[in-house]
Amino acid sequence: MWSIKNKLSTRLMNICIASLCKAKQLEKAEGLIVDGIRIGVQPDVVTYNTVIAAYCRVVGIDPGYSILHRMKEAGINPDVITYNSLIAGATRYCMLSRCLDLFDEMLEMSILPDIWSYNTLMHCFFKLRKPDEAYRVFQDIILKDISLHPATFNILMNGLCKNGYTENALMLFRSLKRHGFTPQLVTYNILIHGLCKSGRGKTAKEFLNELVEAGHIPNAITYTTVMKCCFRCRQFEEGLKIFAEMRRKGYTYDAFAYCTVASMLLKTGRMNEANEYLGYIITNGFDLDTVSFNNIINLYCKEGQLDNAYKLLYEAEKKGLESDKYTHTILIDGLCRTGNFKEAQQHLDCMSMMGFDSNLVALNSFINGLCKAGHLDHALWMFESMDAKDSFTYSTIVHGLCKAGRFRAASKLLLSCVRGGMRILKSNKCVVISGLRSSGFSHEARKVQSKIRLAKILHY
DNA sequence: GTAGGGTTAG
Repeated sequence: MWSIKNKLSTRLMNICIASLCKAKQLEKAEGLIVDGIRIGVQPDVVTYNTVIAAYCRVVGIDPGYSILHRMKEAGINPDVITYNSLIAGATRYCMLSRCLDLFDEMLEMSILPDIWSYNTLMHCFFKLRKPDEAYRVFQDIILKDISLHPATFNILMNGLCKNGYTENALMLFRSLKRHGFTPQLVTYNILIHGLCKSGRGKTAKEFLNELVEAGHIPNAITYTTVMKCCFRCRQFEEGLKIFAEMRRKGYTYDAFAYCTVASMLLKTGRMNEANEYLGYIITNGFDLDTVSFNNIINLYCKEGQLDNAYKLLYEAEKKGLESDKYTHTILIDGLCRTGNFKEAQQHLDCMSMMGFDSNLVALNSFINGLCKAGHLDHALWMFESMDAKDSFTYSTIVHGLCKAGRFRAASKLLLSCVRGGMRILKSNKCVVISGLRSSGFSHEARKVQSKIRLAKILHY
């Protein structure tokens, strides 16, 4: 009688622990185990597995390990699920050697790895951009005749796409289908994403049709993937059509899609529409996070409404949201655009005091603002004093020099940019060459042209 | 335990 009661209590405790873990209240969950033991309710392997999985997911693998030790001390043997959770934790934090150690430990304890142990290990190799090793894990699964899970193919296809083997993923998909494999919606989404990223938007859209024909209903993930693809290919209206469809079908339940669209609109100078959508998420009670706020602050900065931008920052902080490096970079850019360099400099100094890394983007914004306001010498001084420069830095200063008619100086910097292996803007090159020509340096213009060509070949 | 998506500069 007592033993049945005890088992029931353990089961009840496990349910409570699972719900605490779901709510990320891990210390409370651990406390419940201690309390349970005190009143005679013994935790079992499920109890510990639940807590280990939650720690690995939420905090990290080390606390997961310490629960494993406590579990062993309590005389409860870990099983394949315990180890799978730890392997998943190690994969989450890209700790390959821990994954492999766990695999060995499992085998030493005569716990047989299952399909999820292999799936996760394969995923770990892919995440670390080791597709050959990942594929070897897949071959191992086949060799050991372990029955596959649909997710195995998804992980394999996703890994291939992310590692630049979209074509192979596509071939695999087709060959699997010929062998009677039924792709899931996830499978289609993976492939569509891979195709979009590798610039094959047209094939991606064919798959969108195919998945519908196969009886699947596209979800929010499918839509955002294709929408983003349209924006990347500068098919703005088509992307906006997809967004409208998402809204109609109720897939815009959070601020994500709105922010994706708004940032595209801001970048392309469509301020009114950006204003409309960002206004919509403010007034319609969407749960706004730091990134959403950053988008709105960026809108205000772009419109020169710095007061509103700061007011919003204050509001976000009052809500308990922390500003990040984007927030401050956006504000510095806004200050520079309005010619407020003194405050921008103060904000920049403040950023390093707040512990943000040196910020190349903010410095580029600064140089851009200085050039636009005609403070070219200040911009050049800043340019010279920078430790790291990228193609943005060069294109900004080259543009500034050309605007001031200093084409020879501009051509020198353009050349050092391309010699450093960085890409240059076509517009930059054209302005420098035509500027040199029109100011009587045709010979130099030709020389610069051939030097750029040579540098590009050398870096190819 | 497998898929997507938002924020900064030329």
